[in-house]
Amino acid sequence: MSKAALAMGHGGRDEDAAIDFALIELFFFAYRDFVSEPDRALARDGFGRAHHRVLHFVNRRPGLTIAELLDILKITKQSLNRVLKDLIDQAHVEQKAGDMDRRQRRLFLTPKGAALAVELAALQNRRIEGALAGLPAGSAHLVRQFLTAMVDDPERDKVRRLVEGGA
Amino acid sequence: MSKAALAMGHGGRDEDAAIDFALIELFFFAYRDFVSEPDRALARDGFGRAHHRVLHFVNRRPGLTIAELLDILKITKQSLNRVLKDLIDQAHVEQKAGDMDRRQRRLFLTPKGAALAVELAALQNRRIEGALAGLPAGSAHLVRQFLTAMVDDPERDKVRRLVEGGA
DNA sequence: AAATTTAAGTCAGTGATGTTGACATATCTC
DNA sequence: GAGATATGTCAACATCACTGACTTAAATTT
Repeated sequence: MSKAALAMGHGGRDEDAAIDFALIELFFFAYRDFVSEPDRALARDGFGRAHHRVLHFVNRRPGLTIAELLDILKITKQSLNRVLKDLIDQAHVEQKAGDMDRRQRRLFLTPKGAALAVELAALQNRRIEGALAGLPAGSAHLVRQFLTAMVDDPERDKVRRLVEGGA
Repeated sequence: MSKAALAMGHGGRDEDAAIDFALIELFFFAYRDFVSEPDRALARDGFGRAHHRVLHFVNRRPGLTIAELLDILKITKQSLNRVLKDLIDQAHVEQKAGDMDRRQRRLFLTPKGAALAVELAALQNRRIEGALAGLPAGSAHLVRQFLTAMVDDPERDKVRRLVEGGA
């Protein structure tokens, strides 16, 4: 048990009494609603949240290999293969053997897959735009900085590169 | 398919070409890491993310009823009961019949449950504090505004009340 | 007092997403 | 040719969510 937990449990005054519950909860609610809208659109095609992530990152980095995708999503080969199979079967994603290394399966979206990926991104973008609309100019930059800083230290640079170096 | 998707698919210039992919992705990565640390602490006791949510909101609103908790979490009675049973069996949560309405089961944390809830909140708070530390003063307020605005319109006021009207 | 509604608990079945560990195959590298 | 690497696949399992139907007990309405 942490020092903070002990202190609180005994009712002592403690620095950690100043926990920002509001931000913790808002992050939870905001994320819940951020993914719920795409979820409904995906359900239309029998897809789920996992399919969304694959569509999104293949859209952003066409020609991605399986290994790269696994590293981004931080899931296992098994989990990925299940959803990837669905997407390939329904002609949203295509595989091509790599030029240099023919063991690699490079992933691309078909026009159908790209249309879906963009539709979902547009939904999420609209929500973000709407949220930023009521805030001072330059807020987007600050929110980007905040979210970047929320990422685990060892991962942060990788994420920054991925996010900045768009397709 | 949306107008945006069609436009993008055909390569035409379009307002939605300016989708903020960075913010979409950062929100995903930030949330992933925001919950991963508590997840590891919970696994120690054989609990999962669902247990965390119950602990958190019972901690914040002691005496909460089942119906209120269901409304906050937006899950079904079945899903809640499973994790609630675990928490009660392991003496993290207690139930008391309501004073006014004895059908209600009002939920409270035991000292053990409170210690865990505070430990988890402290982990998340530390991450948030760390992220805000590098940003201009007043950033916390702006981030709170942003996250609030990200919540679904019909739910936003309810969330605001919950978040502001702490225990 | 009887009928209805409400709060909660429970049963059975299902689906999506994640995990582990082991093993197969093709291809590249040394 | 040997070994490493990229991917695919099999079996088994855990968590967390869902639906629909039903029960119990207490409150409310008529």
